[in-house]
Amino acid sequence: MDIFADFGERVRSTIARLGWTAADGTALDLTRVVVEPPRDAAHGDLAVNAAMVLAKPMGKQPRALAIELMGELAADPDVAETEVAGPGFLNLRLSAGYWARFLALVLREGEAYGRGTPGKGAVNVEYVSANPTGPMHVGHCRGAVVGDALANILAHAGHAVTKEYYINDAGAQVDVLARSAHLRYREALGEAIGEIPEGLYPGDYLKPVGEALAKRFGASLVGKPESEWLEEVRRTAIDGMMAMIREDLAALNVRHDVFFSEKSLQNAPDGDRVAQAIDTLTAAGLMYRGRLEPPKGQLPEDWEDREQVLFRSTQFGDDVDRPLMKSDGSYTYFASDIAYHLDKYRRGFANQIDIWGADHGGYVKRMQAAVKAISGGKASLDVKLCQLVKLFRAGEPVKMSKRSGSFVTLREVVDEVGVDAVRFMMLFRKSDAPLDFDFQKVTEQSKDNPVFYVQYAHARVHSVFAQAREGLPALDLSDEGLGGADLTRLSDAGEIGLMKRIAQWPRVVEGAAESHEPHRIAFFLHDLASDLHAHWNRGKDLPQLRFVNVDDPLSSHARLAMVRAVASVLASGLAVLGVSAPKEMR
RNA sequence: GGCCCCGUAGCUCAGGGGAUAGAGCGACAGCCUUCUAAGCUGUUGGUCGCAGGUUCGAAUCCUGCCGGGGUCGCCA
Repeated sequence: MDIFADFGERVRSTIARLGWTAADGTALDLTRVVVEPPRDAAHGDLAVNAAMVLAKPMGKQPRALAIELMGELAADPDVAETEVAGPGFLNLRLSAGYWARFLALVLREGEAYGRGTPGKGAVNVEYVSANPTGPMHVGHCRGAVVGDALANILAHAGHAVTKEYYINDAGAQVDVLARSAHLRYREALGEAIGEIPEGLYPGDYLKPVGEALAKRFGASLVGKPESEWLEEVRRTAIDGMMAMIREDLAALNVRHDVFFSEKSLQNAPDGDRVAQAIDTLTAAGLMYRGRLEPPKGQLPEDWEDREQVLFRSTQFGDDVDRPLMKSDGSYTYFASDIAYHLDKYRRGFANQIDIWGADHGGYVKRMQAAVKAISGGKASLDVKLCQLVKLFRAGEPVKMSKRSGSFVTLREVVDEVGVDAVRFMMLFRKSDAPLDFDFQKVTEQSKDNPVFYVQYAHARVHSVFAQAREGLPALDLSDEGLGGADLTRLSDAGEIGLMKRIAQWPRVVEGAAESHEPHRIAFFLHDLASDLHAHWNRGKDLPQLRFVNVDDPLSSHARLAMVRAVASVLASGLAVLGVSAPKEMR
């Protein structure tokens, strides 16, 4: 049930009935005709822009068209008031009967209210993809939550979504990991290893890996050349790190459908997938031998000017063509990534989304170029860049240093403030804007803390129902019973306001899904909670507006129905964000 | 220097073709001596960085500047 879509249809069929055509007699393009909530509540419940959009193609005055349209729509029994305003808006106010039917429908749909129709196509969302070289730190947090919530939103909107994690287990970093683990292995055997040398990972989290290696191999890997143990140790270390990362993700309430190994690309059953991807590009005439200009700005120390094989990414909007092979003959990371995205495309994902940290921004164009190139223009990639999170404690910045190993892990944050606070706060800002996160603020029980404010709104509804059961035991508070209340009694501006907010839920979901902007859900929930709290507070001075009035069971019944719908939308929204909807606050 | 993101009220930020640009915090002024659980109501406050352009209409789209951040072959 989407009242804006409903009236959008009514407007379009009215235009057809009126026989409106373009000035030259051809059919009108109605794609820009929309029915929206007006910015100002004084303008009514729905705003129709048809007259303004169609005035030019029809060669008529917008206000005259609006008046003509108004004449028809005023006859609609669901429309209570009409007016033409401003440059040619047609404003509609809906009848009490329409609102009553709407609310009953929302109650009947329950958690399904706001879901898009299924069958919108497959989308692959790749996020986190942290290197398997250590525990997740707080910097990974935002991308993890944004990606997870976005995937949920897309699923809610009707897409078939796959959540994916790309394991970077093929580069030089995992060799460093293996050497670090080998050192811990010797340590586990009783050797004094002293300080961890520069260039290796110093963290204690590798000790269990060392112990596991000691248990499995005894002393058999000691004193052997690296070539004899590297692969085995590397595999064990990566498995250990990924197990740790999965636990971290689980603590954040993040679960991926697919963990895709970079290494598996080169060792695929059907051969080297990276080579195949490059062959695909070569066959398309997109590879050539050439030279690159040295990069502007700081010149790399070991820059060598050489002729190499380049991918013509500029043909797809990139700034310069890109090498896919290093000078030692191995593939660049980009080459693997192309093969990976090609794999995603072959698995049926023409619609791909990657969530990256903002420091990878320079990589976006080439990856999008590659996706276009390997799919013959049939696939597209959207990259959401997440800006930094700055940590504070009671207003004071939290110092972090990677060198000293004093960086804050994801687990520490979740353990201290809880998943709900972490997830909601990470989503309570546009992802491309920096975000301040204050450990103290996000656990405060006050209206200044958005997490609390929204969850409390949900809990408050349950508190209202507890009181209703006590004060008005005769009322049927089941969903059917509430749907059968006399909902036309809802006429106060605050009540209508709440229903109008509820009515926006489907379009908010759709908008967030289409724009790939999960924060819209969080802000909507905050607005809805705010409406509820505000209306509640009005009952303080005006007892006749209270949700539960023992003197007025009929109005109470209707209000309880409305409040149930509010809670239902809050619960749906929070569920999509992966945040719990508590029945009471403690 | 190239590219990307950002610039909206004193502060933190929404709004991203539509009407008189919003919210929270702050500030100011009341209420709150009790009910519906962690306050409430009101007031204040903006040249939407600047200048052009597109449009019936621009905070929103385009171009160019200014300012802040990020990034710039073989790190992933």
